[in-house]
Order: sequence, then C-alpha cells, then structure tokens
Amino acid sequence: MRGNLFAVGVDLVVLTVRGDDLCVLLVRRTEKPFENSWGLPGGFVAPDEDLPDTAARELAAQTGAGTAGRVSGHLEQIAGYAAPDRDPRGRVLSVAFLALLPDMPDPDQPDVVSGWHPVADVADLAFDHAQILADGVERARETLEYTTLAAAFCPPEFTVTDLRRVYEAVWRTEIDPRNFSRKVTSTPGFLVPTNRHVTGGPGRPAQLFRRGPATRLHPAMLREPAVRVG
Amino acid sequence: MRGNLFAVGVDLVVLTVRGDDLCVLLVRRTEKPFENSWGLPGGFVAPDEDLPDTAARELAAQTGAGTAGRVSGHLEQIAGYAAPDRDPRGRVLSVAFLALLPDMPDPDQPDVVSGWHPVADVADLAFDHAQILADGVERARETLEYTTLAAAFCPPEFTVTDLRRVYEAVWRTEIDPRNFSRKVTSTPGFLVPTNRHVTGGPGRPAQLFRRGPATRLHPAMLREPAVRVG
DNA sequence: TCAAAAGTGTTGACCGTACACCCATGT
DNA sequence: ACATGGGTGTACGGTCAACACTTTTGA
Repeated sequence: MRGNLFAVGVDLVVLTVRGDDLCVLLVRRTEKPFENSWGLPGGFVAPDEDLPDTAARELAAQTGAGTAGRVSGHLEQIAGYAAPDRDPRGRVLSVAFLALLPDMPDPDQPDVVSGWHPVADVADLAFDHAQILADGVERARETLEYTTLAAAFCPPEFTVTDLRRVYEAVWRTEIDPRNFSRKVTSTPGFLVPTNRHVTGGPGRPAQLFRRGPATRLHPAMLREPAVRVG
Repeated sequence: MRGNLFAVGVDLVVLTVRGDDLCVLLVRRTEKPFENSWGLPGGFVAPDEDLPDTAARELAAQTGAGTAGRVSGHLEQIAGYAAPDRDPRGRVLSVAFLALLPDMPDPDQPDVVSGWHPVADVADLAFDHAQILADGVERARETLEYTTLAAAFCPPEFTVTDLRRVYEAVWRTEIDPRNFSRKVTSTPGFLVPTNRHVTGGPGRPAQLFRRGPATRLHPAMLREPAVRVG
C-alpha cells in the first residue's frame, strides 16, 4: 500500500540585497487559487527531472537565462512542505529552494507581475508561502554566520564594503567597518585580492576582491555578541 | 499542467549513542526492490497526514509507542529526495527526517529485521539511503555545535560525562572532561542541576542534571579548534 | 583645506586550551 | 592506601569590540 499520490512542485525563495534591504522575488498569481495574490515563483517537477534541476530551470526562467550556471549565486534546498490543506486543489507537496543572487539592474520595462520586495514589507502571500519565506530568510541568516556565502549576494568583483552591506541587510544590524574588514581579509580563502581599486566616489578607493575557495568561516561571524554575564 | 504524480514517503534517520558509537536504526527489507538489503525505516504519507505526523507515527511504530511524545528526543526534517531513478517502482519522493533518541535497552528477544548499527560500519543501503544517512549524520554533527540538542541523546536525567560521551561519539573526537564540564555547566539554561548524584561506580559521584530551557549554544562548541595560521 | 571612506594599531574583556591540583567514592 | 573519576584554579594565547589614528581620494 503506497498511500495516495501527490503533485510535486518547487517553490523558490530568491533573495538579493538592494541598497540596505534584503529583497525577495515575488510573482503575482494570474490563476486560481489565490488569484492576484503575491506568491513565491515556482513550478511543478517535470518527468525525469530531479528537484535541483527544477529549481535551476525555474530560477533561470524567472530571473533571466543562465543564472543557475553563473559563478556567483547559490541554490540550496530549504525543506519540503506538504500540509494536507496547503493547496485547495488537492495534495501538493512543495520542496522549497533558497537562491541567493547578486543585485541585478531593473529590467528596462518594469514588470508588474514579478519584482523585488523588501522582505520586511512582505505580508499575505499565497498558500503557505509566508512560512516558506520565513524559513528561507532564517536559513540565509544562519548560513551567513558559518559560511562565506555572503559573497553569493555580490557581483563577481566587489569591495569589502559591498560584502559588509550584505551582512548588515540580511541581519539588520550595523557592523564596525574596520573590524569587519580585518576579519574577512584575514580569513584564508574568503577573499582573493585583485589589486585593482574602485574609484569615483568620495574617500579612499577600496580594493576589489573576488570570491576565494573557502566555504566555511572559522571562527564564525556572530550576529549577536557573545552573552555578557554581569 | 501539473507535471506527473509522485508517491510520497518519509524515511527516518534514527540516531542514538550506545557506548562509544553513534548508531542508526536500520530495518531489513522484506519486499522487492532491494529485498534483504538494509534500509532506513519509513513509510508512505497517509491521507490527511502532514509530514511530521508521518514521521512521528513511523518513529513510534519502529521504536515503541509514545516515543514521539517524550520529553527527551528530537525530530526534524532533513530534506526531500526525488531523483527520477531513486525507486525502480516509479517516481517516489521521500522526505527524510532526523530523530535523536536516548539509548534504549535491547528488546528481550533480539530482532533480526530491525536493529542498531554503528554508522561507521554501515555500507550498501537500499535506494539512496546511504546518501540520506550521510546527510542526517552531518546534520546531527552540525546541530551539536550550535545547539543544546546533544541532551536529546540522553535519558531524562544524566551526568556531564554522559553528555560528553554523546559529543565524542557523534564527532569521533576526544574532549577534555574538565573543560567540557565547565563549559556546559556554565552555559545558562543548558543543564538544570538536580542535587542528586549517581553512585555505585568508582570515583567521585557525578551530579545528575536535567535538560534546561536553552536551545542555542553561545558561544558554539566547536568540533575542530580554530584554524591555526603559522 | 575639508569631508569621507579605507585601512592599521592598540587595548582590555572574554574564551578556549592545557594542565596542576583537590575532592569523594569503591575496593 | 590506592585507583578512579568528578570537579576547581590558573596561566597563556587567541579573538573580538571599541576606538584612536593614518592614508587616500573627491569636492
């Protein structure tokens, strides 16, 4: 006895950092149920397709071709969601994926059915997408503590300040620029210096870096300072 | 268009610590495919059942009634697995769950179709269960670093040494007993002293503790010492 | 010359490790 | 008495937060 059958979809929590805000890609639904509500982008798993393939395909379709194969960016599974009443059409299991992308310039013609929304402003998503979004954001916050994945939010070349703004936007905190610079540049394999500098703005030109091979951050970058007793 | 339909199952990575070994609960399959192979316990999701319900039901069925409702123990989702060829019977998506349990005495009559196996000795599981097991063990190892969940492996009352043996078995390392004791007893909310002591063995009697309300461990308990440069 | 941003030096608090040492019990 | 394991004291080194200070640019 095999239980009943499910439709299986993939939903994407696509995050990027724009200015000071952590933003999520939402689409406006054009069909029932939840017609005209905002929801996470996603789609059903095709025959002979594995879950990461579906996620990469949907991500490319929603954000422009080739994204999944780029050097920067990141795609990982969050969890499966299968509450019996999560979709009024029947039993639908959705596997959520988290994608982290560098900020991209707005398309020439602003798209009314798809766009970036600061996660702090999001409310009332379709299905259980609010929960999935919350889980994805929390996953991203945790991941930044222990890995070098913040660089996935940055373009191929970036400054230490770009990287710091990622942490500040995702964690909604402020970080001391001097100590942050020392920490990330002294972690072996996190940042590879290019010896080129950005110029144009006020102040001393900042050096440009690329992502290094390191993936784990030891010791961790902690969101909250260690508990002070006394 | 909704893609094709899947059977959806739940597979369990049930871990416990016996002596010096991290052990996993395996069942010997009695049906095709992979008849007579060892595999993870699991089952299909019933109508109107959510994934955690299925996991809890299967866990109770495999380990004895009431386990899911106990104070100790832990159950969390690992990930969904849906490679097109993972089950020769057709498309089956499996959501894996990680369960951490205190060691239980062996049943009176040893069960030939179900039993605890040191994870270091496990090889050749059915389906993609070897991968699922590896993911679950890695999740458990990470979780112990940043949370107080090691106590989920312990009975309701336990000594600091019991807790240390959990870390040592899961991480396959040795930890200094004196510093470990200081660390865990000084973390607020990790351990609640009962003022009772275990007696009988050699040496000074150890104090018995219960789990405290804390869930996060700050600062983390690190598996490997911080990277030494130079 | 000034403002702004990048980056370095330094200090004190805290944490982890290592290990000497004492405590409490069974044999 | 001695072995065994539980637990405390302490010193050293590393990391972090804070912040004074220097460097390098644009206006």
